[in-house]
Amino acid sequence: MIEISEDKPANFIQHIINEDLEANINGGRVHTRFPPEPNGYLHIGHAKSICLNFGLAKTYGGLCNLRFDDTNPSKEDVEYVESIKRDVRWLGYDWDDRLYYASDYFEKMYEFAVQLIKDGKAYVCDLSPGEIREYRGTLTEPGKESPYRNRSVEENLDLFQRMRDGEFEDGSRVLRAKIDMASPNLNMRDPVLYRIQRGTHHRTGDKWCIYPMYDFAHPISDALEGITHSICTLEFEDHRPLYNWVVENVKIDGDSKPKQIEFARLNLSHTVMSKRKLRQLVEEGYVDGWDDPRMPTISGLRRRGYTPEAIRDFCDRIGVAKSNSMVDIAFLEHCVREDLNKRALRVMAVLNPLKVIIDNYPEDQVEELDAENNPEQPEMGSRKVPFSREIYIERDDFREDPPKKFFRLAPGREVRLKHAYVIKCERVVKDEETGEVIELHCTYDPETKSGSPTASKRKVKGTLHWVSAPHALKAEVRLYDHLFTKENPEEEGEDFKDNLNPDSLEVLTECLVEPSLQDAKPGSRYQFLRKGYFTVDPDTSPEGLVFNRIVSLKDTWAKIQKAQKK
RNA sequence: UGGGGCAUAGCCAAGCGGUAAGGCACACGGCUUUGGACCGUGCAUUCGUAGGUUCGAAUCCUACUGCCCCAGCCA
Repeated sequence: MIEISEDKPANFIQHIINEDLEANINGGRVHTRFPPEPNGYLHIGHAKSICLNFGLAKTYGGLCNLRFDDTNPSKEDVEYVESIKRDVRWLGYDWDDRLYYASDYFEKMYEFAVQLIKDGKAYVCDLSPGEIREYRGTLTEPGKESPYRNRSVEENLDLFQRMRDGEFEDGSRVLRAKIDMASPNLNMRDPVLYRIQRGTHHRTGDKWCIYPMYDFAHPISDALEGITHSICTLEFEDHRPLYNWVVENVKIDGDSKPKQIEFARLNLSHTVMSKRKLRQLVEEGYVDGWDDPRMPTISGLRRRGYTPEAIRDFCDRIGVAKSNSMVDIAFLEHCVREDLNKRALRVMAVLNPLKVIIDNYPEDQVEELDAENNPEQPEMGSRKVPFSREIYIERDDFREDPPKKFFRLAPGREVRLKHAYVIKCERVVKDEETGEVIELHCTYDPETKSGSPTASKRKVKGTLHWVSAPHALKAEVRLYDHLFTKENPEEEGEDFKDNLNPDSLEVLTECLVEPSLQDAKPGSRYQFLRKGYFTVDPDTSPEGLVFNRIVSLKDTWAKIQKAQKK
């Protein structure tokens, strides 16, 4: 019995494991597995399963295997197995030497099938796919037995061997379990165990032309690996009797009796999670690839700048239960903010620059000002930031006609420049034709220098970030927003693509960042003061820095503005 | 209409017969050289509905309602 911790109550799976341990089932072992099919990229929903399976193994001192469920060569590819391994590792999990493939067990599975035939529990069926469907019956009516159901063991053995030998065409015959055509559970109406399907498998090549179905391969793989708790999602609940039937009827060496437990998969608001839909977004060009920073894929989140720690924390905090639910994406965002707040270096970057000339600041003077790297973590030290007569501030931080509660710069108003001085806006220069504000002329008060004893002689309500004009570095900044405008884009009766957010990506090419970012490395993360958390995109080159916005900072002013509009 | 599940706040989610944890969101206040962070306060007289059992019910019983999944030779 394990109590995880005082402040984190056990979930229902842990309760089950606790009971099993108490009853000494499987000799007190806990052994789980993460069993992806290599037919797509992993997404945040898989992360929930990965954290659950590897996490359970860790808290109970057990093991978790990585196993590729590769029983359908027509859909699977090595590209996916490589990406999956990379993603699991990146999330922080290690399968040691326990990397398995269902295809490793094909020979054994074949033997188990032969044994089932010998026991009179499986038969070769010649019905066409359409006929099998007809014979299966419906939700409310029982099925009919196949005319091939009572073939002799010898005939079945011969036919199954010849299926393997490639004597029959794809789809012409299958091996079926002999269970109960009248079962109210459709999965038990003589389910297909093997089908003939020619196609080159990414691992076994052309060795096989028959492949086991999930329902046959999965329990066998679990039993072979000594899995104790086989955790899957809710839609497999109806398959559990069949899972148990296979475990009971296939005589596998070893004492492991795996138990299937189902939990609710993760749904996240403002995005889609099905492989089919994600693939569609990629293939039809709605996004830039599987690792587009707007995608809920692990590779997308990684490129977006999410940390594995934040994702693990998220998975840990959403809980595990059996009710279908939709987690607000704001919660995921909260988790990264919380993580990055502790560790991200603070720097200044101006996304939409507006020039400010400080008229009373000496023409050629440059000061190297002290700037803390992270007020939360003083041990992260400080850096120097150049200050000069011409600087840039955020265009949004100036309003010629400031609304109520606007604490920033406006004609005649004073604000503090972070790490520097208090300045006052004296004059606004506008383009004569368009009326657009081109530059601001300000004065500064030398006594208000940050850190000096007289720094706070003036009380100002606003503090702005800025960059020194002659020192700033140009950068491209990509602002990402939710991929979909609707909380649930897959709502019934509509095309999910109609709910795509047209503003999910905004590219700013005229941004200016402080010079300390000169050698920023791809993958490193920063807080752009007052703006949000950003990461250096791999598109960064000697020609220019490229940043992705991971998530914005919480913005009280935006909230006030929204309220004022109403 | 068969079978399998699930219903606790706007969103997650504890609770397992002794009188509704926690987080997110939201609101208000404090602090602040980030309108960030942080700190404090508020936020379910009630657990899908209706009955019943009990001194006592979100927890047990009965009936009902709503939602999800299942008729691939996909996983």
